[in-house]
Amino acid sequence: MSSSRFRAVIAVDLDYFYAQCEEVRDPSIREKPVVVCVYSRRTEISGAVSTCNYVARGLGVRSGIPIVQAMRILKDRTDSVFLPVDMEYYETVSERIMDILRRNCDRFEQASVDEAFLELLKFDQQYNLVSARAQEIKEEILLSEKLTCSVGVGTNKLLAKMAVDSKKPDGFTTILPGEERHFLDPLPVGKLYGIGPKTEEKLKTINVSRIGELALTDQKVLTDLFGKNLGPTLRRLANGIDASPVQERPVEQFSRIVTLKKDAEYFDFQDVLEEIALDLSNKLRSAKLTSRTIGIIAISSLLKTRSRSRSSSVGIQSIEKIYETASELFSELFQEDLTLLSPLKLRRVGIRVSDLSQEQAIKKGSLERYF
DNA sequence: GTATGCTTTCGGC
DNA sequence: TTACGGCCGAAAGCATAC
Repeated sequence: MSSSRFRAVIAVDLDYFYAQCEEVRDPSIREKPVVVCVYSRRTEISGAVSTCNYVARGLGVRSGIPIVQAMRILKDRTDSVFLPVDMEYYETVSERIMDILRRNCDRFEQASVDEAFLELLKFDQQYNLVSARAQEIKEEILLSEKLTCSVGVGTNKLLAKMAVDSKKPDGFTTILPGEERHFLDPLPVGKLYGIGPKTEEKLKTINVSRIGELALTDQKVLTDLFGKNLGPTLRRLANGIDASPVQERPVEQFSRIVTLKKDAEYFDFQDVLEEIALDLSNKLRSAKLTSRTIGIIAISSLLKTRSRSRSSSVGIQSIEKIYETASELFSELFQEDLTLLSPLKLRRVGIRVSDLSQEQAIKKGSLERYF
């Protein structure tokens, strides 16, 4: 029942990562509400909460809420600690932990700054040994970095992820081979990785709200509703079937977005745009990548988000091309929206470069062959 | 109708 | 009572080709 014919995948999720990093840096704040913020520098306190520790969460603070709102919630906790994000520091800690994880498995995939998947290939005894290894990893991170994490063990990435999400912080959850359905069945379909609100709504029309119901739904019904690609995929996921490999994946996009000092119209933020373009160009250059799709992100005074993008057949890396494209896209956006309501003013502007590929080494010889 | 690829929006942290 | 970041990948929406 628990032999090595099953895959062994471990999902690791570092608990309330940024805030916990701050607790490690200054242990005296451990018992206090700790709120890590992105300050926009418009006013002293404008900005949003990036993340917070569980003391703050217990009082109602959440990721993404305005800093002012968090301050209101915590107004009676005079010991509250508000700190600006320090990505450089978190990334340093993250890299050391990722090194530990990489050493402890046969296949490795970093999913984000605070999440990773590990796969073990050479466990030839009991499945329990996988959990034992996961437990050791948890302990090594605690010992060397003084950080807690949550761990999920399963026979594939989907199950490991569902397991780790089921208990946080400092969680440890194993879904044994054969126990997949037992674990998944009672959960709402929306919890399944890959099912968003729209898909959930669609499933409601055929009276499916739990994963267990989806797992038993007739193939044809799902294919009729979702097409012959997505239909069968959903049924497989509900049955805990996922063959996706644990492997490093290349970065898909870079983006940079900034909050303007004052809401502005098109002509007023070209200098900011140039700066962002320079940043992204440098990022591409140092990663030896080019981008075939340049996009813009615009957030209006009323906090409505708009985006536009343009693809080209050739890879782009230069600041000039990035800036030029972005500027044109903003110009088009303003012309479109001006017909609706004017004047359109923006609070935040950004550029995104995606559809990345390895930059081509331009060699004389390879070019000459064409002439 | 379905697959595919591109664009836009959403949602988590 | 309002308040409001920056970044990523996933999901949804849409156009086109067969």
